[in-house]
This record gives sequence, C-alpha cells and structure tokens, in this order.
Amino acid sequence: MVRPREFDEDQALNAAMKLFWEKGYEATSLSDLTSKMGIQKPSLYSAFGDKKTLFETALRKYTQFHAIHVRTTLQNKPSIKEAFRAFFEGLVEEAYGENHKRGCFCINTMVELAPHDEKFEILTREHQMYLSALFQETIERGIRSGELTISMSPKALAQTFVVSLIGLTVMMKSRPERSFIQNCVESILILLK
Amino acid sequence: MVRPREFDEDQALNAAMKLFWEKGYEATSLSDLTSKMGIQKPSLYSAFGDKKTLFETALRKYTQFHAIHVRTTLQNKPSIKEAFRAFFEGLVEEAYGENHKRGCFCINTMVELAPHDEKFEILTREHQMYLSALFQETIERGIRSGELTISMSPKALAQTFVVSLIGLTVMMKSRPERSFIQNCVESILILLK
DNA sequence: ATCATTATGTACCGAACGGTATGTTATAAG
DNA sequence: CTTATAACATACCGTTCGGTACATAATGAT
Repeated sequence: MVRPREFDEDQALNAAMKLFWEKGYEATSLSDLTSKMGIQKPSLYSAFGDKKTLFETALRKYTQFHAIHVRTTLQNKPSIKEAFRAFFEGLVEEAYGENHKRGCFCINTMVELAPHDEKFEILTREHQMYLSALFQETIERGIRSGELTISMSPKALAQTFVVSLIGLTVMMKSRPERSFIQNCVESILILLK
Repeated sequence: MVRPREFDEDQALNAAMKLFWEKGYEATSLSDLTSKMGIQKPSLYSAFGDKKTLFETALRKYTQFHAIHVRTTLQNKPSIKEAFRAFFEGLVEEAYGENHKRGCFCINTMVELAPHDEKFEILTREHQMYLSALFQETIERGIRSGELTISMSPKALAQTFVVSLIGLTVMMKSRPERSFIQNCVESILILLK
C-alpha cells in the first residue's frame, strides 16, 4: 500500500553509530550523518527522529553489541585468569594494533553527555553495571571451580575491573608507550591473585 | 603610550577554563565565552587568539593547577598510605559532596580532542606522565622510609594509580552508587599492600 | 595639544547548524 | 487504472556558529 524504504535501516544506523562513536555527539553534523548513511535529511528524520534520538538509538545498539562481545570474550577460555587476560590484552591490541580503533562509544558518552543529560547518565551507568555483573559472574565461576582464591569480594573486584577498563581505554587515547599500558594490565591481573 | 586593558586577563582566562572544563570544546560557544569572561569578541581575539588557542591556554593553566594540587595532597600526610587514601577519597568527596565538581578537564580533553588532534594528544599525555612520575616518587619515598613493601615495581604501581584515577573520574560521571566507587578505592589501595 | 597606538563596542560576514515544507515518485490495495 | 499512502530529492527555514571590519575611545610619549 505504500512505497517501501530504499535504504537498509540497520546499515544506516551502523553508519551513524560509527560516526558518533568516532567524533562524539556535538562534532557530528547532520551533513556528516546523511552523507555516510547514504540518505537525505527527511529520510533520516522519518526513520530515526532527531539527532539526539538517533544518537541514543546508535548508543543502545553499541552497548548491546559490546555486551555480547565482552560476554563471549570472557566465556571463550576455560581458565578464568586467561579469560580476563585475553580480555584486557585484546583491548590493548585493538588500540595499538594495525588498524587501531575508536575507544569505547559508551565511555565517550559518559564524558560528553552523562554530566548534562540524565538520560545518558542512566544509560551509560546501566551498561557499566551490566559489565560489572558480567565480571562478577565470571569471577564467581572461577571461585566455584577452585581456580581463584581472591582476597576481596567478587563484587568489589568486578567493580574494580570496570574502573580499570575505563581507565585503560581513556588513557590509551593519549597514546602512551605500550609498556605503560602493559604494566597496568599486569598490575590489574595481580588482583586475581 | 597605548590604551590599557580594561579587564583582568587572568580572571577572564579562569572563566574560560571553567566553561571549557564544564562543557568541553565543541559545546562551548564564543557567546558563552564572551558573556562569562565579561568581554567582547574582538578583545577575546586580541588577548587570547582563536577558540582553539584559548582552549589550549586554559587547559595548560588547568594542568598546572592540577599538578600542584596533586603534589600538595600527596605531600600533606607523613604516611604514604594515608596520603594516597586521602588523595583518592578526596576525589570521591569532590564528586559526591555538597557542591560536586566537573570531573577533570584534562581527562575530558583526552576523550574529546586527543584522538583527533595530536597537539592535545601530547599535552594530555604529558600531564598523565607527570602525575605518574609524582606517584612514583611518592611510592619510592614510602619504600625508602620502610613504610611500604610492595610486590611490583614502583613505576608500574604509579602507572596503575594513574589509570585508576582516570577510571574513577570517568565512572563517577555516570553517578553510580557511592559504594561502587568506595569499593574500587579500597581495592586500589590494597596494591599498596 | 597632538599623535601613534591599542582596546573597545557595534555591527556585520559567509558558512554551517539542526530541522522542515513541498512537490514528485514509487508502491500496493481496490 | 485509479487512488491512498508514504518515501524520496530539492530547496528552503531561522538561528547560531567562529571570526572580523570599522569607527570610536582611551592612553602615554612627545
């Protein structure tokens, strides 16, 4: 009964996500968006709403993908210690490897928007809480299996891992020597005893 | 021989610093700046150059103040452990106390500008390296005095403290429960044995 | 008192911003 | 084949952006 979409919504949203991820909310213009998404402004508005709404949709998509990525990385190794090592060293490799990445969209948003927009304060906090729960489950699995014998509570350790993850991700934006980051990863992993 | 400035440069720069600190580079407009600095645009340009230059000047001023603040906090206590505890708990108090602050201008800049502007990549990295050196000196002081017997190198521990500082500061922007942050502080301080 | 020099306020610049009105085109139901 | 509906491209909206030209005002040196 109606004319169908000529563009792939999911693909367009992916393009928007990459842009916001790379440049942030303010520095990304509607022109940037429409050109990379391959659509015109009216199509963008009818499909995704205004700029803030599109940003929120893109961020939600990112956090979902990211949560899955973290979960699978942690489940990928039988050893818990090796799983966390692989997770943190994967981070470093992403940042210092051949085609280095953009950091974390959620962390960028915590800095740019969370302090001035309660919606993003909540959205980003919930993602960090999800990661914390994920870490905690993994740690508790290691304790139950007898692999880990940690000195602090699994919850506190998981929270510390979240903060370490954020600290590493942001620190790498200033591109310190790789040894700096590597030292930090080793220190953090010491907490696993 | 010439007409003198009618405004206090230092005071105007302070106002600019607060604005950039609070809102970041992109979200702060020249109108915001001129109104809070109490001057007109031509005065701003003749005294401070363009927006980017003013931002850089403001950031340099911030990092100088911040370095002094950290140094004095660390030197304020005879016990090294107590000094670091006071430092990290001061952070938390700043964020959760009565009139909570804006986080850290340098960290905000690491996220917003460092990935796209080498000048700020370098400037922010150098500040973090300075903090790392400060932490390291303090730790080594504690070792020499016999107060500390740490398992890793003072350098690696100092670097880990820098990353923890960044992680805590950014995490607090999403305003998690205070216990979350407090747990992290305790875990970090465990590294001091 | 004159003059070179610089700060100031006003008014303006072109460009880009986020967002929309409008007319046209493509579709599927009838 | 007509028609209702919605997506499309174009062209435009008022506003704000960063930055400046210009005339005026204030100063110290002469």
